[in-house]
Amino acid sequence: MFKKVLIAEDHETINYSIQKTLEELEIPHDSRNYVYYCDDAIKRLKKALAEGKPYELLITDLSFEDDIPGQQITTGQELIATARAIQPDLKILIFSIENRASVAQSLFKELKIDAFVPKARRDAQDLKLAVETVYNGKKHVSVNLKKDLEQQHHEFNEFDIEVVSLLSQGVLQKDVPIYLQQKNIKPSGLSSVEKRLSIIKTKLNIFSNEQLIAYCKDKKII
Amino acid sequence: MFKKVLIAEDHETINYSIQKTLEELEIPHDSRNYVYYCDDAIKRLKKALAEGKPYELLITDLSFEDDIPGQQITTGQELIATARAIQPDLKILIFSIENRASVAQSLFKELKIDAFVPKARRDAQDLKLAVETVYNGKKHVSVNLKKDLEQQHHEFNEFDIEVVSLLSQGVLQKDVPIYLQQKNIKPSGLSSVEKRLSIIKTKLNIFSNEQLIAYCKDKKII
DNA sequence: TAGCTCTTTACGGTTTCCCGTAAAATGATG
DNA sequence: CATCATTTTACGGGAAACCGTAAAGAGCTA
Repeated sequence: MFKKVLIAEDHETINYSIQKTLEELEIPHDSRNYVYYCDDAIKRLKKALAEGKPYELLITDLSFEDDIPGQQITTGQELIATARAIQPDLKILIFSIENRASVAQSLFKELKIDAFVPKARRDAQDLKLAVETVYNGKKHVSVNLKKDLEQQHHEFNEFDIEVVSLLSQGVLQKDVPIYLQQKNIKPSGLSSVEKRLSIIKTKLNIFSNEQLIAYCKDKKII
Repeated sequence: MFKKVLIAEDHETINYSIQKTLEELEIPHDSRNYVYYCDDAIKRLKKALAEGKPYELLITDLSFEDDIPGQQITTGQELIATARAIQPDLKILIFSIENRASVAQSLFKELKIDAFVPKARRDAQDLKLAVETVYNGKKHVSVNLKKDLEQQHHEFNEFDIEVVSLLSQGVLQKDVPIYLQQKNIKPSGLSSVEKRLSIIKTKLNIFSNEQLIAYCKDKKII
């Protein structure tokens, strides 16, 4: 079993629970470290690597409260990306309230994570199994993930997100080009914005900008 | 200290954590009961009351997975309302991921809860203190709640929510009256819809329907 | 550079939204 | 029932969104 594990999770109670689960896996207490801030996690990873005793597994949440200003890293996604840059062979397990298969899938693809366990019923067993599976060199995709089987799908690119985001902030569609130019985003014509929105809505079977914003909020695209 | 406590929380790991916290409060193990479904909570409450040994405190989450169909009650809000109907003197503590003061406040007002503890950093201590405070007959409002201090505010009534909800579902503004009539909602004219939306947007300093939908999604109004 | 394709932008007509005004309906009061 | 106040609806003009078409531009190949 793993000899050195780092847990990044800002919720104290959940931290307790992970401890308890790891105890059951007989990972000794002094080989586990718990941090409440992403920045601390990175410090630990660097230090351990420098000392020649790198961590083997990182268990992390996705969202962290930013209750103390001035933190470099404030999300699990950034933490994972940074951790991977420092130590490419590190195994990474996400333990999060997020439970949609589509979201998990994109994390496997984009961040090359090794396991995704949603906080849910029976999540302790789930977590235990996940750690074991990852230890055996395999990926673990939890069975508790909700498969949102929308046949229609659209992959939002940077441009799409920018436009939708501007709309959600109250920028009128006709004024979007102005903001796009300010940000030096390549197609900035109003026609391009209109066409793109039209394509997205058609693909997703969406009838209005309002519904599109609701969709993007639900999917955490914005 | 409390002699009989019921915990309704579908996340196994968090259930563990609450156990640990209650242990520290020296609430004996055999006087605590843990359930994973709202319906089970109600059954327990009724049974205990019938046996003349009613629960004194209910600790519950707000959101529950509906992984098993056919449950009567699926949210913490419903659970609390039902519990209060059965046993008015029951103390109720919400332990939830929700951390906005405005949301907590409305729960105190509408459901007459006794304590609200958000899952956050130091939530174990927070929970402990909350239980003690409630035991002493007082209300506990966690310090960890985020005060969303928007000077502008608008109280969304049933009509507002219906309209915004329809828009978010892709109904064109001009067609909203049709749906309102179908639901026998009182003002159904297009002008009324327009006027109401205009008032809301002015109050909230919002410039477009898109931004309004984003706002409502963020505030969990829809 | 000519020729081709693909992307981006410009333009115009139709629909929808927005907002002010006024008429109609509703309701309370004496 | 008459009067007044409030709510709801109707209407109309200007702004914005929508959508198709076509022109302009960018990139590639020969």
